[in-house]
Amino acid sequence: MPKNKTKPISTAIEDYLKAIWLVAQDASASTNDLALQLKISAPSVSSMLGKLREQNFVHYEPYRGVRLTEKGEREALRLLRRHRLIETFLLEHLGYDWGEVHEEAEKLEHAVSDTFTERLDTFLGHPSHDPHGDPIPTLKGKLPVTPNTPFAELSIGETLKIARLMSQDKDVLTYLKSLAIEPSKELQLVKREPVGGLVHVEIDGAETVLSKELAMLIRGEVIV
Amino acid sequence: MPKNKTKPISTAIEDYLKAIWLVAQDASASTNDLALQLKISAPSVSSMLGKLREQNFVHYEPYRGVRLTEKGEREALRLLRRHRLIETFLLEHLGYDWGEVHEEAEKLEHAVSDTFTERLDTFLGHPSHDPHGDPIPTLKGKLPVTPNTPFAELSIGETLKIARLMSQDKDVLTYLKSLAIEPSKELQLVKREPVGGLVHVEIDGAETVLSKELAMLIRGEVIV
DNA sequence: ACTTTATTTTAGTTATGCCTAAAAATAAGA
DNA sequence: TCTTATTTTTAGGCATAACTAAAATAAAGT
Repeated sequence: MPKNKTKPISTAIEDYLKAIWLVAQDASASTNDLALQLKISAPSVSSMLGKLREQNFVHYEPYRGVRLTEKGEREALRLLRRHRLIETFLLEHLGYDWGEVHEEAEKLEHAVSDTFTERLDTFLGHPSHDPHGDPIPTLKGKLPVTPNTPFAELSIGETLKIARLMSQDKDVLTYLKSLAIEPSKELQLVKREPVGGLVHVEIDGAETVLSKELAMLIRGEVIV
Repeated sequence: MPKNKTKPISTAIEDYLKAIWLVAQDASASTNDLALQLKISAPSVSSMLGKLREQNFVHYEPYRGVRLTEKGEREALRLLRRHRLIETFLLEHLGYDWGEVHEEAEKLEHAVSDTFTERLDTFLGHPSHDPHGDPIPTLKGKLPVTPNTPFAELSIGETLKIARLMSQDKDVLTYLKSLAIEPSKELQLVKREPVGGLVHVEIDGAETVLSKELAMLIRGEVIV
């Protein structure tokens, strides 16, 4: 009779898996990147990576970086699903604003069961994307494909149908909202300044200016 | 400059405070009672009680039992408020049944912020009691007074307006529900068997029999 | 190639919060 | 009261997951 001990997944492990996914999707992440992302010291990360490998959540050779195994990615996406459904609930039904949502979801995602998650999914009407426009992984761990062209890459005169805003910073999000820049809106590139990369844009008939950095965060689909 | 270290309240501490409150409200609880309630060994409880005393959550002299301080009770009631609001949400909006609710709420109550709790309270319409009929502590830590006479103590012919069912056991709750015994219903004591304490009751015009133990769990107000 | 710098790992601590086994205090029964 | 039984505490461990300091490895610069 083999041991076959399936250890429970701690919230620490969940956070590591999510961090690896965020930092390196399917590529490979460095110890330092993870330490930064998790706000934890590099030695702590290093030692945890050993444990994650032992439990087959990651491929990891010392000094050579980490990447998620299939098992690890499954868990990361399961957590991401919980996170984004919870965010959707907080924003749409409890009156949270951008600034408050993240921290709360970060705690709750570790506490809810699969049952809760699926009931919440039903309650919310099975959304495919959260209010940021980020895709919500399905129960089977598939990510709905999402138009992802950065606004910054358009040519003069082109228009982007906004799908998502790739930031979780409160100030960024509320600033964009104050300009009416939100998922499903259409944004046209009017002019690009020759130095500094500022872009002039038109939305809802009004014109404003965006920095290059901001323009990189706005993603969506180029339309005719 | 004094240290003045206000340590964060761990989920373990929250569970102990809740357990002490449940076991001994304002009276004093024994180490063993708590070990039973928390499903933790007595030595573990003993050592934790020392820590709780150091942080002024409890009054505790070795061998002489524990009771909550004002500070401890405030925390216990804050947790209880979260618990009961969460249960209400799960039962009324996510389609949970009696059996599933407890476990989920037990985890979530440690994860939600005060902000979440108050937004949820608003979402739910500021309920004073949860669907069990248990009173929900207010933000200020007051417990709404609740009619609390056990059905078992009525005299023949008297009727109880049910306010709460003092059990968190799935089977008990669903059994009572199958007999239409729920908060706000009226239950009349028809007859008491001379041996064994079985009671014959009438509810919604139908008659059934309840054990003495069950009759103790049904609480409410005697009406004319 | 070699030296400096940066990254990563090892070694050794710490704090929580649980456990079992054994000792001490209290409570109960003859 | 004195002995037995129960309850509670002390003693000593273990697992998780963080930390700092120092050593090892890898990367970059000249």
